[in-house]
Amino acid sequence: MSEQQEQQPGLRERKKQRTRQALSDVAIALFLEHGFDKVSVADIAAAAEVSKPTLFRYFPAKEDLVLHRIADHQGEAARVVRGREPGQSPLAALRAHFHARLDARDPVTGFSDHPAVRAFHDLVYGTPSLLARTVGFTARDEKELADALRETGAGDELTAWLAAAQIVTVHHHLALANWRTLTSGCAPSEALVRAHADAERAFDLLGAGLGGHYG
Amino acid sequence: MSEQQEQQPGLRERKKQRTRQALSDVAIALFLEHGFDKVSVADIAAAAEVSKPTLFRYFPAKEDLVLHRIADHQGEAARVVRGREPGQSPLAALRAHFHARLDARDPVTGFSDHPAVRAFHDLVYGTPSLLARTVGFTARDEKELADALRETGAGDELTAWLAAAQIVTVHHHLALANWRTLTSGCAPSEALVRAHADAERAFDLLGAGLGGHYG
DNA sequence: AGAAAAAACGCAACTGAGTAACAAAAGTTT
DNA sequence: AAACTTTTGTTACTCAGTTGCGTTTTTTCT
Repeated sequence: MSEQQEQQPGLRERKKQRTRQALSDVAIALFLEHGFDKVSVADIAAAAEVSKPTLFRYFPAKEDLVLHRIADHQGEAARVVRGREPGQSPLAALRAHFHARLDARDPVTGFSDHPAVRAFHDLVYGTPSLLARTVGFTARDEKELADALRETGAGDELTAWLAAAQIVTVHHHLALANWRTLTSGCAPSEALVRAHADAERAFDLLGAGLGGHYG
Repeated sequence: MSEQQEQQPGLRERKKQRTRQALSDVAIALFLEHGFDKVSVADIAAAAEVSKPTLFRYFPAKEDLVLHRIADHQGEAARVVRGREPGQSPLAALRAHFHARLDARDPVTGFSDHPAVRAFHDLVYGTPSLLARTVGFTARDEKELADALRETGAGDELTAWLAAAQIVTVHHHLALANWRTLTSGCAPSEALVRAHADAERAFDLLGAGLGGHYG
């Protein structure tokens, strides 16, 4: 007689999602206000009204309260390569995708007009322990991209692996460059055209190699 | 009337060096025997016969007891580029240098016949917290190499920065590949020729770009 | 609906990394 | 040898992360 027939996620699951979200939101708000190192996990747990062990059941480390948002983008590069148009090269697909994300102001590009997102970037890039924790994520990203590239059959094992590493590195540095441009006080409109230009040159370099400049 | 006139380092400095060395040696020995996470800093301090605060006066973090050896190689890539023969390109210098280090069985190449060095690599590459701590080192390495490349005048700011990132990344993955080859049970003599071949292909790729395979 | 099983939670106590304060013991200088 | 500076040990602390256990809540089974 109850009307809860067509809802896949049960009550328990919904509560968990809400607790997780609340935990992350409360944590990031506190981090942005006082700094990552000045806020203890006990503070966060208290503010979110859960116990400390519960907090760690949701997030394995303090850093993950911030980084799970980035973690959600895991394997994006691999998906882009796998889902590219027939006849399009992997590199062309990645290039087009990055430009598109840039125009959409996607936080993963390091670019944003929104002060809140900028503050979030300041937090991540400005906190060494957060930066260090990203390694694990990029490593998995790299591995997935390497798998995707290997599936194209265009290169051997080592080549795919190295290519994946180079692509991920360039992505990361492009985002970093955009963040630096913005935090140095550059106007967003001007920063955006520069970001596109930088991306063009970066992908050109990736495709043509370092030989033209340093070889 | 004493004969200690031509020794720059005083007694105090010598003791400090010895303490530092003893601390690192004892720590690595314990880590190799029981694993990084199973040994506490208190154990290390006790074994080296110093107090815990003293240990942290020598090494800012537990990880640095292991990684200071790697840290000593800081800026090697930048030095190679700056010290290259006249007329030699940066990439050619780095390629030659890597092959040379490989033949010298330098630990930084990830290659070694010595079981002790191999065990050391197993420790570093097999412990996430150690791997995470290398980020800071590679970041500085990257920055120095970028400076060195910029000095060649062959590329703009962004290009130098991206090139440095790519080179450091490739170095790291080459070392990783060598380690994997060896730990998978490959005979050192065979692994060495493969290491040289891999390095050749990696630097070729670096010079010619990904365009040939994925562009 | 009601009982039993499973999952999630809170509490309290614990380990281990890293730090602060202060006093004791060096080494260095005159 | 006395005065000064640097390094060290002791004690006690903060904070991240874990463990054991009893309790509550949700789901599932009948």
